Amino acid sequence: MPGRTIGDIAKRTGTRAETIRYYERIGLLPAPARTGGNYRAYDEGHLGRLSFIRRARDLGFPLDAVRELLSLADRRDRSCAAVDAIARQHLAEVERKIADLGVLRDELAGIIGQCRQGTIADCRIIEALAPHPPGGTTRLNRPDRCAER
Amino acid sequence: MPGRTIGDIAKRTGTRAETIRYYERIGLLPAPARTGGNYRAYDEGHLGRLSFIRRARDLGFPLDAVRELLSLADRRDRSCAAVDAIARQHLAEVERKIADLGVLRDELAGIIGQCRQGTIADCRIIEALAPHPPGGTTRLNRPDRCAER
DNA sequence: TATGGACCCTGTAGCCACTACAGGGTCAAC
DNA sequence: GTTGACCCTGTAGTGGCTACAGGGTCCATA
Repeated sequence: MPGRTIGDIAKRTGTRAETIRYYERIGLLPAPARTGGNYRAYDEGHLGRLSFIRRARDLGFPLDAVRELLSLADRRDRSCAAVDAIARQHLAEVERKIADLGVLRDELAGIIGQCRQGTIADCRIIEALAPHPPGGTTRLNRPDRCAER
Repeated sequence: MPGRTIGDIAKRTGTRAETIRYYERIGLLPAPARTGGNYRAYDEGHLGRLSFIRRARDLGFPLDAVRELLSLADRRDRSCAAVDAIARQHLAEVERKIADLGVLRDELAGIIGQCRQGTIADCRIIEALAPHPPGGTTRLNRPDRCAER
């Protein structure tokens, strides 16, 4: 047989077959040859490229960045400054997210720590979310019928 | 005029009008009365509920959790154990994300630190992504035409 | 030779939480 | 009466897949 099946490279790279077809559809992975029965037949080049995509994704690079990294990887004589820039930008993004989530965690932990396990009426968590009622009892307006589908 | 416009409560809560209409569509915010010109006319209850949603979202609660929190907030005599559970679950999720991103950050930083700003051919970042070529030159298979729209 | 089951194919729709139009209507000020 | 800011509905798009539905292919076994 003249190549690997999609299930084979899926197993080898830890990627689902649907995802591989998706990568082909969006032009990230080149369309492979087909067998007589219309099965995709991948070669080593595909396997390498898919591994690359997979590792980049595991490192959290968005697909656009992966696309750029792939096209940069092909120009072996060029400077890798562009590669460095993409990676640094992603690192900065990851660090920003960590910082944001840290703030969130502290806020949440602070709110939860105040909960005395009483009734909802004096629950600190609800209180932290509800707009502090000036008159004492601001009713939250709830939907009478759910508009879902 | 018999109520606030959508633009008004949008401004007051820092939510976009489209988002408010979206919340109405999915049954999170009750449909308000309408004016003669078919404009939505919100009351204080709506404003309170939207503020609640907004704060919960700012704390990162997914909409399903917000929905539950809202329905719990209405039963003032019940125990707030369920509220506490939702909040703790969310906190755990946030902490998990922080941990995951921390691992990612360290990996990225390690890779980037090795970049010597030379050519792509010996770029450590590309090397970290590419499958270590056994024969020396494994070409990454790139798509000849991009299948995009 | 029949058949079962594991795999493969295409195409479409769904997930989350919005966001961005297109194509129109309303309202108040000038 | 006309401008411009707002409002309406409905649909489609975002990222990165994932999950079908409804079929076809391939190979081993009975």
